[in-house]
Amino acid sequence: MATIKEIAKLTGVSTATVSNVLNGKPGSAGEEKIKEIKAVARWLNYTPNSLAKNLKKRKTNTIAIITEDITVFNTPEIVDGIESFCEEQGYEIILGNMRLFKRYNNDFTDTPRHQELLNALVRNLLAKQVEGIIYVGCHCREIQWLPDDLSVPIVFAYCYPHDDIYPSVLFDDEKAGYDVTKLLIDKGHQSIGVICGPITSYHTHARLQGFQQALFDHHILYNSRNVFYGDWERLSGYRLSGPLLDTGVSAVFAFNDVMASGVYERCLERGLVVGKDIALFGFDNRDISLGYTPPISTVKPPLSGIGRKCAEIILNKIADQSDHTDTETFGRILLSCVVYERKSAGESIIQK
Amino acid sequence: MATIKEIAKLTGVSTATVSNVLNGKPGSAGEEKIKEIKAVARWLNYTPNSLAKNLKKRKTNTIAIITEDITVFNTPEIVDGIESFCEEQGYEIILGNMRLFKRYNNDFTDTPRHQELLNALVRNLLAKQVEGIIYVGCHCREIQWLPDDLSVPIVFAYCYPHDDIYPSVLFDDEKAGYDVTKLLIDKGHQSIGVICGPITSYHTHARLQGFQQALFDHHILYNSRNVFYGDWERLSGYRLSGPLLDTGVSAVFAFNDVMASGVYERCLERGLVVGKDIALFGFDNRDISLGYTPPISTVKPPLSGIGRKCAEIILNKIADQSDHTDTETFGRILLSCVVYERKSAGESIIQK
DNA sequence: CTGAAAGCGCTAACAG
DNA sequence: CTGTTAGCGCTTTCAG
Repeated sequence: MATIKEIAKLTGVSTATVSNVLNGKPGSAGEEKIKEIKAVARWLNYTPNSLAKNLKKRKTNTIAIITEDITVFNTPEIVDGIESFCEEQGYEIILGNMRLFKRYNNDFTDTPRHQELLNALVRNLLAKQVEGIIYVGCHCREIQWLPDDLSVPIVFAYCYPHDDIYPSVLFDDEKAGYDVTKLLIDKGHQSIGVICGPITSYHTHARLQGFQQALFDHHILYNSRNVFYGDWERLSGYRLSGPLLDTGVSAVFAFNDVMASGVYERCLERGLVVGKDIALFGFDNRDISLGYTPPISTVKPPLSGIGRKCAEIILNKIADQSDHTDTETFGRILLSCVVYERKSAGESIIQK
Repeated sequence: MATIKEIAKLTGVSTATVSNVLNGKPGSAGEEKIKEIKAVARWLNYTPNSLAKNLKKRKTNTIAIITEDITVFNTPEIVDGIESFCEEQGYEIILGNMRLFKRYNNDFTDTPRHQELLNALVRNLLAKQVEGIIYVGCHCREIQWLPDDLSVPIVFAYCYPHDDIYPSVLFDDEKAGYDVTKLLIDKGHQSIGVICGPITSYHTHARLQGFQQALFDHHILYNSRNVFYGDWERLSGYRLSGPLLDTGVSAVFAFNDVMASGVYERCLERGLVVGKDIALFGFDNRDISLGYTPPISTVKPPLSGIGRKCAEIILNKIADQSDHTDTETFGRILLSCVVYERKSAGESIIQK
């Protein structure tokens, strides 16, 4: 690896001059010399050493992303959002993937091992002199872990810290629940069944809240008998839709697309035409929602937007640190989802 | 940020001693002193600066992953494989995502802009003193780009370089094509329809090759009228399966799950029971393959394995560089896929 | 306009 | 066992 020193020797100037020229500082050398230095640099295939550069400048222009598991479906999109924003701002990112899913087989109830893993990762990242950290969760939930001590700003994506002591960016589950429900009500549905996720899930709770609000606002009684709790898997959607359809609901809102596919299956089996005899909504905008005719209506979470927002917050905090103008961003920021109404939502049934 | 120097001052020893103690070098100081130094380090919340450390050691123990686009479905799994191997070997990774899909909307025919992007990324990574690079493609194809000049080893995952001048790890499309076909033949199918991807695709070519081989080995004529070329999308599977089913095939092999879902749709429409009246195979093991009853048989590519293998190769090359024992690994390495036979493949039809 | 000198935080000889 | 010394490759005053 060629260094600045060699270039200096070859061109008969000092390392300082080479550095200045290569960094485009105006008036660092005569026009001739500048050309020569650049030529030699290219000739030696000079690559600056950013370790040395950053060490000297005491600034890395880098933030860290910690992902709980990059293989979980929504994570890459969030990472992508962070990257796109950072790129625009001239910041680099370094990614630390905990691989929780792979490692613990989806059991990450903030175990001691998990904590140790995380602490080690944070130490490592801090050692690399990152200026901020974005923690990307697999699904929205409270993160128990609190860093041993954190010398840089942190923000949480798709999850939130205990007591909201650090800022977090989530999508607005409640609003999405409300919007879907309102849409169905506006189409004339008075009796809407729900297949939630597990009762302990933040998503379940928030979406159901939105559902209930919408009913209330339209003076429709909330019938908890029409609300079932699944486990996000297809089979649970299938199973639970049996009793649910028996109740005579005219629409079903499943809290994810995978369970919605199970509902679809059940409808097929019963000879119910989705989008005609029954309206169906899912959530997440996954591939499978397009796997049927008619396709399943769904809700697209603003994953990329969450990433961008997190990046924005963290970069602001970093900038503030130098300015001493601490913009106290904290608490949860909720971003709106987009409702994808597809054929499965059916026509309005009011005229019927 | 506390430094080694401060600790040295506070404990009245030299920085060298602090460094030695903190790195656990045996016999660096008296027992008392060791305790004291460690205590002070903790007290100051000392975090080593890896920039300085790596600069000094002239070794980073880090390799780079360049992904064409982390949001493309198979990429995260490959990255995960690389990470798991590197972790075991005490290597760190740094990820550079080109975001080709997002940026160019899936048109990445190795344009000049793409090349410039890549060159910039490589320069950046090299500046960070990575010791090797793994390039992860979105889909198997020849990568035209050749690095301006590369001072570290490189290996390609899920794609291969022009003229195979660098090693690459792919999965064995041909074998997978063969295996699926043989499985269907063994069940008694003599007339098997195929819905390929685009004619220009490496995957299409290789899988079809396997298909043809299997027919040949079982003395079955290859009827190119039963082979249609889709575009990987669901609609093409649906459209093409019309004429394909008209030919009276008893089995359909679609080259991905998404097109297979289109075929499924068509079967439903025609009242053909998948897994009974017709056998169906997809490829990729995507969510959607489980979205039907019976579920679609498919092929799972060894994504994580590809990642691990790439990591192994690159780490070997890095080790070799210091030993001067260049294990000339090059050419393509093919890893086997796993065939997931599900109900859609049907029973054997021989007895019928 | 140019360069000498100092030093970012750390490690690796080598002496004592 | 401990400390001194000499940098890793780069940037940045500051004096010429």
